[in-house]
Amino acid sequence: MEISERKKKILAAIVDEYISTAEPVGSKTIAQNAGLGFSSATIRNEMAELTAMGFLEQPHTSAGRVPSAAGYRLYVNELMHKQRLSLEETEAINRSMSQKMLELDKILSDVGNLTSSLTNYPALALAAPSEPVTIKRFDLIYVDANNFIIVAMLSNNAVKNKLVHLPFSVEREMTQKLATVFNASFTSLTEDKITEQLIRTTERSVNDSYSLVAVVVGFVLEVLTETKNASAYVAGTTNLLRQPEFRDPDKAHELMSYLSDSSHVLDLPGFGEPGGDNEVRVIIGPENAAEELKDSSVVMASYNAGDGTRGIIGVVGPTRMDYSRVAAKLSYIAAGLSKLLDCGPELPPKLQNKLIKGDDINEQG
Amino acid sequence: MEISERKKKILAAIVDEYISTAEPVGSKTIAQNAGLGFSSATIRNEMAELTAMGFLEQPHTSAGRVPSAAGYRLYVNELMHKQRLSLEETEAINRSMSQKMLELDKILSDVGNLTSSLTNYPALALAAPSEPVTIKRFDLIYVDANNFIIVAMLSNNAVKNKLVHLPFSVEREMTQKLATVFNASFTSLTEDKITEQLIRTTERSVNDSYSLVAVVVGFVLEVLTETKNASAYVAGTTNLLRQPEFRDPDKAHELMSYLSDSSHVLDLPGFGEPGGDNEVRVIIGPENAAEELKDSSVVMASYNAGDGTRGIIGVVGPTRMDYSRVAAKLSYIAAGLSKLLDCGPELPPKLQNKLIKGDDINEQG
DNA sequence: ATTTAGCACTCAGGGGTATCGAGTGCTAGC
DNA sequence: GCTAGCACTCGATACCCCTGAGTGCTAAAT
Repeated sequence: MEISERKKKILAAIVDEYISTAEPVGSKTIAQNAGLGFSSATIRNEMAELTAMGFLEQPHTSAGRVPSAAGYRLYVNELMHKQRLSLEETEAINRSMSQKMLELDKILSDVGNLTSSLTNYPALALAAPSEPVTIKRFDLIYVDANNFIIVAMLSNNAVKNKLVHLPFSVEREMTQKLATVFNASFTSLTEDKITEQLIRTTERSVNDSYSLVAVVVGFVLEVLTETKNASAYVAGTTNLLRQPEFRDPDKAHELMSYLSDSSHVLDLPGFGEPGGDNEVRVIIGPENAAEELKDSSVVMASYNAGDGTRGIIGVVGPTRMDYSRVAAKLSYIAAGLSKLLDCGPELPPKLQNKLIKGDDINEQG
Repeated sequence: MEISERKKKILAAIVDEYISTAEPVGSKTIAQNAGLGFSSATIRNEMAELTAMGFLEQPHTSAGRVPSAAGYRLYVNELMHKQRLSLEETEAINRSMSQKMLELDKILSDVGNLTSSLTNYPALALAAPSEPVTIKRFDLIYVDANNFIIVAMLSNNAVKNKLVHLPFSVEREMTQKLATVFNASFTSLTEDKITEQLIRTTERSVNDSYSLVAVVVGFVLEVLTETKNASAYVAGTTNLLRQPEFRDPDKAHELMSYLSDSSHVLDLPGFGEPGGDNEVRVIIGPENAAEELKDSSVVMASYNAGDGTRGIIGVVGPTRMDYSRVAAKLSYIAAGLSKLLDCGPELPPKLQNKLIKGDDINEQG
């Protein structure tokens, strides 16, 4: 059966109402509040049909209706009216994003916190390199005879470091030599390019009697594998406890501990798919692959850093989520993030603010 | 009134029972299970007196007894039988601690996670320098004409870095010169020693037309102030939801969001006090200064890194906490951490394991 | 052909009441 | 000084009834 315009209006009204009250919605409420000009009986008939079509569900016979996953889907795809952010909101976001930090990890964790506090839902912030990460620049910092620090800057602007302790002493010259050699031979290499032979050659070239090369190579491999599979941050999981659907501590605990292992977040479907910038994707309840998310929805927006890294920011919440509000915010934040990461390093901080304010990014697709 | 030996035994039995069941304890249960050889009536009389003395409380007339804060206090101070860790437990801890990482931040966050997963309570890991932190060693890493990384190793073995972007280009020589100058003039300085005059002198000495010195000094100040007030990690807050006393989502939310701001953790009383190593301190319910912790207990153990940094690891839980189990684990972990941090850099990783296994650290004071 | 008014029906939630039983305090006897 | 016994208390549980929001259906009205 084709869904009539009137049914759509009614469905939209029901979803809106349910999103704000968390209580099953009755025909009378819609007749009175939605201003559609029909009596409750008419609404009732339509609701009965919407239920038969699978867009609504009835918790029990004498209760109001609740949107089904299909109902939310239709709502998200067609019915929901795109929301604009208020000036205060965009300014708050701009303010938080006009930070001067450029390191990927710090940006991600900050944006995660920002997103979570703006939406009052747990937030995700992911970054995945579209092509394998390499090391852009090395340095070994001599601390004292027994200690040095390895620092690596990666192609995606992440900076990693490791303090190394040696049970024997080395000289400053040795660390400098190592740094030079590694900068010459190990930059711009993907993990699989680091062969046994390369390591041997390097060892010979620095006359490495203490297997220092092995230590540094170990660090390189660790960094490259760790970042190959993208990095993920989760923030604000406690927000879940504010949602009526998570008043059951067992449910809350299940989802919260699932989220607190940020590696789970990388399993999200569609993560890694191309998808246009600033496009907002919504995964509703049972559409989620993970069992733990079957009763939750995930809203995600992609951002794109100029260097090929692309990523996702998103929020997790009950299926009864304020999709339009969340989508608007995510879209705006993702757009800001794209600009920040994309032209960031080419712009002095003062200009960034202006760019982010571009008006077009208030809408989302 | 002086508390008799028998009363102490009964109180201990009640606390033990209540810790494991979370239900008010009745006289019959104690008479049957505790094996004291008295009838329930006798226990009952003693319980009535213990209640009058303030060590027990009665939720309502016809319920069993629950330990009061004073009851727990007595239990913790005198009655609780020190627990030994099983071989499996000590080995599990040793395994997790025999990591090769030496950076303070990473160690702290790892130990926080370890503690939380071993105790099933939220865990805290703090480090506070007993004397102001200084920078031990600088480096500026030239990335390209517009970007360089500042790396600083601190006196407490933390490593901090920052990626700096410049709206103009600098030459490699300049970054090297800066690094040399900063290593010469800014190492081992506490924050208050960084005077306007020192900055001016430095600027003149490198012929700084781009205020690069200001950028680096900014970083230095940021790092020194940030670490001056110690660093804190909180892990495993979701564990709270498993405790029956936090089945009320509002309570859980209150405490969890309090804990998730790790700066709160620094307000803990006694943090910063000297206190012997491996000494386990317990703060029970209302003894806590923070309103949010009035119904919770905190168990803390201090560790001591040789370099003057001292810190605390601890757990937060309901006053009905398994104090002896938690104290034993914390004590063991803190002792391990002391050794790891204290002699860590002077020992090759292989030896660390042995040291940590020292038998005496199974006990705590 | 739609829409609406009316009506009988359903059922979760709330309030009241009876019952149960764990636990108590007290007393009398060992 | 300990314990057996007993009357008493009172939260928790179960049950029941009632209320009211909401439904589906039918018949009248537009």
